[in-house]
Amino acid sequence: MARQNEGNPRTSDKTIGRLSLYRRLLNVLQGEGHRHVFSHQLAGIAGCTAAQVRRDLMAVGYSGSPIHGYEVVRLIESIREFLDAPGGQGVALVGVGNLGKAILAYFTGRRPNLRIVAAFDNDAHKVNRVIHGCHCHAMADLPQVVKKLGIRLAIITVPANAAQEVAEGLSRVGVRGLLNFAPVRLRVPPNVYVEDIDMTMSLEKVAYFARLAGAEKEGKP
Amino acid sequence: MARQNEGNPRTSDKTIGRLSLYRRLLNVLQGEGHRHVFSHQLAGIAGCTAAQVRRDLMAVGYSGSPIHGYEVVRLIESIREFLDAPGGQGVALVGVGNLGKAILAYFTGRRPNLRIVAAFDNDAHKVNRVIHGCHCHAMADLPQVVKKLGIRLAIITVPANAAQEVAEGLSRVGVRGLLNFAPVRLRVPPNVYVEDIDMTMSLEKVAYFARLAGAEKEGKP
DNA sequence: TAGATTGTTAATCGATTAACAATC
DNA sequence: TAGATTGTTAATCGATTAACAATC
Repeated sequence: MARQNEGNPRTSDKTIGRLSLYRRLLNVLQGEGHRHVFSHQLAGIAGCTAAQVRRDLMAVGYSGSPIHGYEVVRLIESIREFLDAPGGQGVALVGVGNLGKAILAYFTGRRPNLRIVAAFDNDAHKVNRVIHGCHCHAMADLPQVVKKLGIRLAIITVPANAAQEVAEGLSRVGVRGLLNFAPVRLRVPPNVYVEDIDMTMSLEKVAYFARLAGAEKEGKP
Repeated sequence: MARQNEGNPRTSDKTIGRLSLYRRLLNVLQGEGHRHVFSHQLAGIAGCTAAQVRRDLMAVGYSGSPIHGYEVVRLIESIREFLDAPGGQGVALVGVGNLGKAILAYFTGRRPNLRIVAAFDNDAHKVNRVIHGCHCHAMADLPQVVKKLGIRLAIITVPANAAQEVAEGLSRVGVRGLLNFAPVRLRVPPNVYVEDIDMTMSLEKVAYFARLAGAEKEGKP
């Protein structure tokens, strides 16, 4: 599915995801005026175990104290240093349909470090217009724009039958990470990381397990 | 994170997800006129191993043949019987913002068995209007509508600060499965299954691993 | 000091992969 | 029959959990 982290200290896919979650939770805590936080507090709001939080945080290289736990400000800063690229990374969005537009709106102003700096679509009605603060280019201009802006990340929100071609085009011009919403498995070079968000699969999982839970409740095996 | 399948035959979360994927791929194969398929063919397009496909398919209780592999039509039917609720399940969507509207459009006509039958929002401009073919109700009417339509599944696309309250309201009126797009961990009763789609976390993961891949390529440890 | 929490190692758990006899 | 593929069991792998000495 997704390419494994081949770096030496073996920081797993799941740990990276949780670090992103912890940071968001820490920002909320900071807003509420908390100076320090213990692993079990973070675990409580993140929905995992305290041991897991401690192990995850070891990866970022900032140690807590047995008395105060972790200093919120410094922990946020450490996670930032660990996760973020210095100077930020621009993101391209390909496919400005309903979903693409919603995602443009969603990410606008959310993480300044990961800003969608260019959108692409084939539809002449969208090309050269600004949508949720983002300029929409023609697909034909993708190579030039991506190269010019030094874009290395992209979000794919095109229909399923166009996704593979888009992924190949992006890989060719230097994009190294794809967030794919199209319901197909993308075949990309080994140096490109793909993360899939498959809404249909997720909803079907919910339907299955909700039904299972219902059946259990009514006393079935 | 998500509630474990506590049923006896131990059909894992991941297997259920892959079955959903296999079904979609099989539908494409069927459209292309394929009558039979081997585990390694399915594995090739699904991006996993043949052994994994065979093990997953054991769960649905339909056996293939060493000569022809699996019969596409019957396999689709077997997966359908295993995954789907007989008669279909209605889904509620709560929060008709940009993302909610995009999801309404996305699921319209996609899986007839999982149809969004009601949407809810607080905004008076949306209430009592039909959006992407779905009637939008006032939040205050949620309990009555959910009970009347017998809805057991819901998609949450409200802002983060409203999500917990919405989840509790849904749990109270009989909803047993939630697909949550709000970037918070929901606290729900143990008989409610929650699946999270966290777009910010996913994008941050892509950014991290893309950067890692780039660093490796340039010869760093 | 006593005590709760930390970093870190060992034990457990579950899922993936490999292997192989059974089968058509 | 010979051969590729199947269902199924055993081995491997990785992540989670439990345990515990070190620490402030």
